[in-house]
Amino acid sequence: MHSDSEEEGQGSTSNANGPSPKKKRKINGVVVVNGANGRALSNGTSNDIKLHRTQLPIWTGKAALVSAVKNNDTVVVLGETGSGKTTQLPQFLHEAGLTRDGIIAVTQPRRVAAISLAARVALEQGTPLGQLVGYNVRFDEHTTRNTRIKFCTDGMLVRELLIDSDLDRYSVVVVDEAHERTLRTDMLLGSLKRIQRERKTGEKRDRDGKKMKPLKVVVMSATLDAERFSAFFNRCPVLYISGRQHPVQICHSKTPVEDFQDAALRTFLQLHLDHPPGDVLVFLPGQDDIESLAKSIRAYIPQVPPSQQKVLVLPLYGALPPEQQKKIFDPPPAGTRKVVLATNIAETSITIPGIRYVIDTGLCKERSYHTRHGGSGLDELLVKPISKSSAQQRSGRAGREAPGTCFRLYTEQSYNQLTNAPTPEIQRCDLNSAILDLKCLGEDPMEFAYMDRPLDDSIRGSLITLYALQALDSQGRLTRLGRRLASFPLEPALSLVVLSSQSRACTAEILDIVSLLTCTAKLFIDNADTREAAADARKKFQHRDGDHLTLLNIFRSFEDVLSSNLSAASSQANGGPAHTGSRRAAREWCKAHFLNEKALNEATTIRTQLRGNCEREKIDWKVSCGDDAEPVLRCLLDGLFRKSAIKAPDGTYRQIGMQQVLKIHPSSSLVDRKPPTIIFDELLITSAVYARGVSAVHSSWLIDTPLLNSNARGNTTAPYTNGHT
DNA sequence: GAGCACTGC
Repeated sequence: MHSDSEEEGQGSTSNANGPSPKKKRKINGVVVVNGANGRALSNGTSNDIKLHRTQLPIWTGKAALVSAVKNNDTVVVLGETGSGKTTQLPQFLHEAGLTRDGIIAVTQPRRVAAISLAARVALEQGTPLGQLVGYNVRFDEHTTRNTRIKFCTDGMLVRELLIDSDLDRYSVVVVDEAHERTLRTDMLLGSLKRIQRERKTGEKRDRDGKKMKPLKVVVMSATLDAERFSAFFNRCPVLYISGRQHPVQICHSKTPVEDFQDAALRTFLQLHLDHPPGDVLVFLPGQDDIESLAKSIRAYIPQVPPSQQKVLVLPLYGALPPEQQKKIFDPPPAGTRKVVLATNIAETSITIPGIRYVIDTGLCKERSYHTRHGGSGLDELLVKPISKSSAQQRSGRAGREAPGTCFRLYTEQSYNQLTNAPTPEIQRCDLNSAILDLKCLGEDPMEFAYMDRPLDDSIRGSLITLYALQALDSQGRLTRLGRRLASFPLEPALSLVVLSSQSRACTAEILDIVSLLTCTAKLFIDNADTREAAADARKKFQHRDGDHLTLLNIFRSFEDVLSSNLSAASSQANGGPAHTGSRRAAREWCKAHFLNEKALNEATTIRTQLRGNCEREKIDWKVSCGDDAEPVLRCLLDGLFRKSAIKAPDGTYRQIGMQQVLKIHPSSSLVDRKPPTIIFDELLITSAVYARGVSAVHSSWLIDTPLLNSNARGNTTAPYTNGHT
């Protein structure tokens, strides 16, 4: 997959969106660098590389950038797409001597970006990857003692904070793509502010009792919110770097659009018939919309003149199997126009070559989190208007290779009414992990320096949940258990499931299940055509106690296929490496059962990591309960008791501790059986309130959970809810 | 009776 590094620019569109370049020049009046469209990235000799570097728009601003960083604690760099900010700034700072007493960390929201940027910068420095320039992402680290420029995911630096709360080893932290405002970015920004203060005032000393070197922070953003970052960091200077983006002509619709599907179809057909060659990217909110628009385009194409019937329609969304995702990178056959129908995935994560036209519905699906009194909340997936910065991001996708056009299926007036930036993730998600991390950092979650503060109810809900999990005591202080929970790369409830598997002697089973539960790739490959066949093929894995044990069956079967074919393959006389036969067999097996091999491989990697965590916590991960389901279900309940429900006479369920009415999601194996008592992984509001990832538990087990067996635990009015530690 | 996108010692 193509990874993005400098992608998040708003682009120098020719429309009137955003501040004009002239206005930008005035931002705190620091530095302006003008870029021109130039050569493509070179990968060749060191001379080529040098030439490439010096032709980047950022190059002429080198001295100004370096002196701004030297003379200020914090600098905000507003850099457009293609300015070279992410690759060049760390090198400038290194070459200017800022790595003499510490490492430069450059954080990214995505791992692929961190890895590919490190590779690029290592190449430019002429050093092997992992030496002077390295990276650190989950499951993969390439650094040595000599590493001076380290690319990492923002999540990884947060984990490092938990070990070294002053980031002692670092002289500079560059927070890249800060405008994306991931949960981890916001955790970092608040923590960096604290560290800067502590290091500067000398209220914290290093190991030798000496005053620590100040920490430089560079916040890099691509959009309109630079001023807000500046305000957050005591009105620090903002530097602007122009990009290397082709102009994009913006066309707004003249009247409000009633049916975006219909409008997208009409716009595409008109564009296709009237406009010169060039591929088209259509942004739609979700998979359903994509599939239905694909259908209508294919249905309409036979009605256009025969000479213009060559159209290749390609869907693109996260749940799409990888081999189908890859199709978008192939150039279309000669004379064929490619039209990619994509979700938000094409806004940041994947760059599609050849795009000259963008059609933007102005909509996206956004996950939001509703905290319920008592703590455990619900997720909601809603179609919402995008923000101005998303709109600019989307239109910029048309101008990456040549001048382009963007058709917005909303009026200019609607555009003007959009919010500047999307709601930061910290205001849209469950905060249990984040609040536990803050507690480990010694922060008071009610007083933390949030750039955008979550709702107090959301913070309190997490405090209540952490208290029920016994991660906090009745005074809201971090317990020893709490610190252990935070040491796992899991949400606290699942960490507790793992810890409790020790006393219930089923750690092997629990690690299998938790690994599959938390892997990011989708396990089940489904689409409308294969749905029935898929359900049929997977029936044999179904466990009567529900989805968690079904996952265990799948993981075990997958491993049986791998190991049984391993011996067959290694006995072959002339075969390749012994594992290729079993890999091939596993691939076939996955295909036959409509399972995603990538998810199972990812789960295997996660399980290896969790086994390491267990070893550090002195938990024997080999202990197994065999085929006995009871200990496994009881462990799950130990952590998920806040997500349990009891069946009402009408067949719906009531969540325990809250009055929430819910149904079992149709994808669950228990949707028809409807056991009296269930636990579940998540609550999602779509067309109804659905519990997903459901297992049956025995009603009598509930008595042993903190929810019911104590007045204090799980009580929504626990004493710490005023937020003081 | 149904699935936006990322990510972690």
